[in-house]
Amino acid sequence: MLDYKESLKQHGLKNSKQRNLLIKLLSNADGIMTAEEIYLALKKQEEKINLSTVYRILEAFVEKGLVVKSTFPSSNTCVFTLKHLEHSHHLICLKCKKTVSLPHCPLKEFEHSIEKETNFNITDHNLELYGYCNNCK
Amino acid sequence: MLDYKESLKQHGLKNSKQRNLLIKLLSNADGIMTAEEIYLALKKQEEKINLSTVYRILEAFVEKGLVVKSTFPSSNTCVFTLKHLEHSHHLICLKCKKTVSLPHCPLKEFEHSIEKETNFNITDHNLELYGYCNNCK
DNA sequence: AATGCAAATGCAAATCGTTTGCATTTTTAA
DNA sequence: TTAAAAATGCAAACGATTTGCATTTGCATT
Repeated sequence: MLDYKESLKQHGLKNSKQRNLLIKLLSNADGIMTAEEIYLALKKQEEKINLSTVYRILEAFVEKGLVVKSTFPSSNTCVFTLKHLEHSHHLICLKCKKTVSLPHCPLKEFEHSIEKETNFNITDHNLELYGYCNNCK
Repeated sequence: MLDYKESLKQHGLKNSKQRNLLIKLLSNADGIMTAEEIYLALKKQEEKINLSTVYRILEAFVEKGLVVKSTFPSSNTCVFTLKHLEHSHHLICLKCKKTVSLPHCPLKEFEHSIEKETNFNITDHNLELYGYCNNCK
């Protein structure tokens, strides 16, 4: 339902076949994917794309705030998700990788009190919840 | 003040010179360190140690729950901290890497309600807060 | 204290994920 | 339509981490 071209333009990103494919894939996938998974998924669709292009596109998307990059625990592979309009976090199944977005961020008020206590200026946080989904548990 | 040998034994880990050095370093460092930082710090102390040994020791410590492994955002290097007795999280300065432990985990009650809503079985979570400390901001 | 076995270590090479340089192609704006 | 700028493909480089194997160490037993 989204116009991917529009979405790219809005984020100050040049339009290209590969970028459209990638953003479309991510929004259909509705979950987290590694660069390689993205690459393979697009290959499977008989699309011409290169792994380094995937990385470069993801990097651009992250920089423009279109995509969030994080890391699966006990792994050194990065995973990527489309960023929701509102700041949110994910609950991720350790077995099948199914993900659910949390309805709200539980840290908002918490951060304020921590800032006061510690005298830090908090700019960011990383939160992912892990477990097993209904089917896998 | 801790007996590192005892601590290793308690965790079912064989005692060795390198393991003692590493656990001692981590507990004095009182913060997060990369494998390489640990390696270099021990080298500096004129200790004989190898980078792959550092990795192997850290892996063993993580497996036994003595150490927590996580990832600095926008980097693909793992960082390690001694695990506190109580479950806790860190506030990390993006500039100087100074860390502060949060007094309690803000997710405890939250997880229960999420489990009910989503039908997931939550087993773990990853939370780190980032910002700038008093000196660096 | 000496012995033997399993586990830990050092070293070098392999591996994995990610990034980069450069030639070619595509996009965009004039 | 064309020129300039940016994006892509490809191969090679890179950095972090892991692995295979020979050697050393820790530890239980004599």
